[in-house]
Amino acid sequence: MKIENAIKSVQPMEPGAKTVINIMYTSRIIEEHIQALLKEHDISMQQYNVLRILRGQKGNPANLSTIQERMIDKSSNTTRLVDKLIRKGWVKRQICANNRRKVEIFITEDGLEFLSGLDPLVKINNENLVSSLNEKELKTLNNLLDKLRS
Amino acid sequence: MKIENAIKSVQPMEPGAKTVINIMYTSRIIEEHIQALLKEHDISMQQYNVLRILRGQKGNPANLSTIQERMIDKSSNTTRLVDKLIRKGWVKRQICANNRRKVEIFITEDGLEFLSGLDPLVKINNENLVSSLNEKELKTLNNLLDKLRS
DNA sequence: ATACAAATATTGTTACGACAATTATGAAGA
DNA sequence: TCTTCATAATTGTCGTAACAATATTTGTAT
Repeated sequence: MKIENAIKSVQPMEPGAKTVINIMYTSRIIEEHIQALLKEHDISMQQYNVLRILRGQKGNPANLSTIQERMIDKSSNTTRLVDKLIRKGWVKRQICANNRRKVEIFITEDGLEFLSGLDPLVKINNENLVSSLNEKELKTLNNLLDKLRS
Repeated sequence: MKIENAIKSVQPMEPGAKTVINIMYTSRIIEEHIQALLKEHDISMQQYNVLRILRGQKGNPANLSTIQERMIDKSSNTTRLVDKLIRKGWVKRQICANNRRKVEIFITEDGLEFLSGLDPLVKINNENLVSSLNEKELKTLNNLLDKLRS
């Protein structure tokens, strides 16, 4: 459905406004689906994102600022986000030996297992979300978004 | 910048995951800019969105469910959102005469004036946000997003 | 060495979002 | 008419986001 109809806009929109709204609107739709999936497993998108970042570290620890840098949705409350993951037993935290201002955050075995369980579900979910576009269209879309941000 | 670099992903991503993340990430960037602009004028994106919807009614009132339907970011707290706009004097609320379960919400003169003042700033902001794409690319991007949602 | 500034994380506070429970009204059927 | 169900909005509660203020540690210049 065209974005004008989706949000029931009365007059036609200018290209800039239209694109900006279209991206935000489409993002919401996608997020709703992802959140619904993650919620079944009692984890928020933010927490999931942090776990994925930690797994990407491949055994190396990450400190808070690294996590924030890489998060899709930068949260100023990363400390408390990590607190919640610790309570769930999915990550560990320790003070960095070299620089005691920093903390080192690791994903635990339990955390890795939890992610592995989720992987196929997330994969299918993503594929469903983009299933109306073919490979070439996906590539074009990604290129355009990359270019827009540049 | 390619999305993999933007979020510093280690391994290459599958097309579905990549697109989904790219949309969410780009949306965040856009939202940060818009929020920053709106914040200078002491209004949130949500409140701004409601005001725009009410202006689009061209004098006709909207009830709560209509507003929710049209919002980009559906909020269950539309009542309290409207409360805040009333406190600022930008909207009025009255009980619908025909169906007293419903409320009718109008934008006030002050609200319209406030929006008019913001219009050129928002326009420039939107144009800046998409300035790295030309008209044809914008059209393609919009079409692809529309198709993705279908 | 000391003082001051920068980096890093944590904590406190306030407002907002998600969601469930509740209220009020209207519609429909026995 | 009375009961019951559906619709529309509001309210309550809890967790989270935004933002500022506060440690704590490290780096740097005098």
